[in-house]
Amino acid sequence: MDKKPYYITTAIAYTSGKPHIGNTYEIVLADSIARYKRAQGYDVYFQTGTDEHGQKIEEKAKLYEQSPKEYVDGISTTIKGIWDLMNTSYDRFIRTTDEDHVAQIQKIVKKFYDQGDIYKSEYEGMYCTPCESFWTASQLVNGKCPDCGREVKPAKEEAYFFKMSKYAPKLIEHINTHPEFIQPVARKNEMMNNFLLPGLQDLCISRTSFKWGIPVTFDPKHVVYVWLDALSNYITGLGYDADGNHGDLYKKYWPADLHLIGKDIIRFHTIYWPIFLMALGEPLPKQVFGHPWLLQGGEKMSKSRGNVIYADDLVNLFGVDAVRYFVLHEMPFDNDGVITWDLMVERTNSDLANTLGNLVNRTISMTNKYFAGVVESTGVTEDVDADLKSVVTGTVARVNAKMDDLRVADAISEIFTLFKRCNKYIDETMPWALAKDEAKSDRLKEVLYNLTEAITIGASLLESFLPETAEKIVKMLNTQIRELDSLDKFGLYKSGTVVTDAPEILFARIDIKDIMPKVEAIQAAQRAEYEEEQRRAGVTVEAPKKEAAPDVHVDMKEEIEYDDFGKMQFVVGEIVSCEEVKKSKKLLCSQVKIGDTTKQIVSGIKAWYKPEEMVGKKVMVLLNLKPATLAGVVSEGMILCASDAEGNLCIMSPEKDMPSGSAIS
RNA sequence: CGCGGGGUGGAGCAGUUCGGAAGCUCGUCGGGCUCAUAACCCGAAGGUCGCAGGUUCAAAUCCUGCCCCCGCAACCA
Repeated sequence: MDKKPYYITTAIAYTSGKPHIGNTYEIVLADSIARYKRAQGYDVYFQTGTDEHGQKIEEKAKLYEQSPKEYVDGISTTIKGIWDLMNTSYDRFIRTTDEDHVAQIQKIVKKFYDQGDIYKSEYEGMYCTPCESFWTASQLVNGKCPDCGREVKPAKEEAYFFKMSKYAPKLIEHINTHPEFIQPVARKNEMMNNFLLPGLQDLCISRTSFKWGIPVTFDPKHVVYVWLDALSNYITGLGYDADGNHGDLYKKYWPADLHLIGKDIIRFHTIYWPIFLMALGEPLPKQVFGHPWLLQGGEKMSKSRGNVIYADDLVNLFGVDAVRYFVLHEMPFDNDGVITWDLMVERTNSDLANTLGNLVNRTISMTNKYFAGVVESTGVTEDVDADLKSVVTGTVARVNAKMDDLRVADAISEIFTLFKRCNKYIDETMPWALAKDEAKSDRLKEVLYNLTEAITIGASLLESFLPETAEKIVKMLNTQIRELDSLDKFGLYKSGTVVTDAPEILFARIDIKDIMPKVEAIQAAQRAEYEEEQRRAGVTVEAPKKEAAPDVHVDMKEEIEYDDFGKMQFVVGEIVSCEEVKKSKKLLCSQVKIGDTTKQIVSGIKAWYKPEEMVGKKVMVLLNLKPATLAGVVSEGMILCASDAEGNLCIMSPEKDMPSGSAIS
């Protein structure tokens, strides 16, 4: 019988730095699904890899005085190392610098061009290098990138654009007729309402402002922009060929069954990627699952604070399977999950050490103590056995059901329900009491056999999630992992088998007090590394945050002439009246008396000032600013404010009372 | 009235599709047991299910209004 193919992918990781535990979650999740599908009898192909082009990488490489290729070789190796450390079973680790990938991207772009799907135009805007994003002037926050708050520079460049609108109706149709395409379903509405229904903008797919990318063959000063490059890995990795000479893997596995990605890039995977595929005339992936994020509790992860949690640090302290267990079990299906060192310790202790590890340990210990390690079925059953067996043999069906819906966390919970039932069974049967009565020896044997069998079944179910632990358990029980489709049968453990006489502690209990000094050492190392990087970048490193707010670093803008200053007309204004702009969240609209005239000025200060407290204030106004319309209301100037590092605003007022209309210079 | 998610015992969550005893994990307290990794098993306390109305024999669940939090998006002059 031919096995059914199943193709699963993760997003490829961007090689701008070492991935943290949140990024690592995705590969572990994909791995557990891939392993489970294999166990269910599918012929699985599992692909992951690294996304290695772009301006950010070009600049990062320069920082380390390396060529871009040398730099990405290093990071890609690090990432692959972490994936391997997490014991993930991918079939191919693709890199966007791989020759086969590069060749196909070039062919794909050419094909789009020949088909008339892309056209040359000009891209204009403010560019934020770290975010690799263009912003329109109105999107900037205090003249800086709205995402990261860093400096942006004006940029304008020739670029090729893809005619997204051409395929939009077909995509809308596809999404409507395939409700399973975007998961979780809540995301579907977001895509439809925000992007598809209002009308898709054409997507820029090439750049000339940097070199580190795949060159466009018919216009060599262009390189392919990162999204077209990155998304295509899903087909180039299988041997897709734009000329139609596809490799066997492509014929067998495409279309993909599941693209597993973070919720932040759903748009690219459910809009642009399907449209590219339509343009290529290829079938669309069956499902895109945008998983939630794993967040560091309370505050954002940032290197400068030294609180980023990395997979390898976790593995060093807790072991691979404890980390796999945490990320898989702690993540809800569609809400963000939280990770802290405390939670990590708690989960390890309560589930892995107490429930599972201790169960295995006490079962093997008793077998050794009472029967020199021999596990024997005697057929002496009692009523209590029935419930144990029914829970144990019913688990596989429940796990299957959860996995069909990609509810991995729930699937694992089902398995732990089995182990908890075993612990309860020990209390119900009280083996230590049976041991005191020679006449009950056969009953005791049966009880220990039932436990051993139940644990074997549980370990077999665990194999996809905690492969190392599952293997350790069956090895100690001197048996093997069992096939998934036999796990509804109780009693396959070979009677008379001898278990190990030296049970290993699977998961040691951990005291948070022992962990914290190590965590602090890790954090200190992280801060040092961050400072080193900043030093290389030529940025003055701020002192670490103390109780008092640190001085903010002030970047001086380009020097200006006195005449430039003279162009701006600052005056004192008096707020005559003020009201909220109804259709907005942040805007107040003020009537400002300036000498003998009154101007209407809109300001984004609703969060800090109430309309009534504005009235009567004397403020500093930039008078001769070109009027603009905000939220449908005309604004004829600007009320000046100071803003702190958090973006809190404070109106600038004259220190002594001055009449409205007074000039400020 | 931009789009969407959320508000359930101390913490973290399920339950809301299609009304019908308020459930899970952790923590706390009490008890049991001693095979085991201070573990395991049992029990208890603790919730006006964001607020206010409405429909109904019955509402966490359906309807109406409102208040908070969080994403995205923007309008931060």
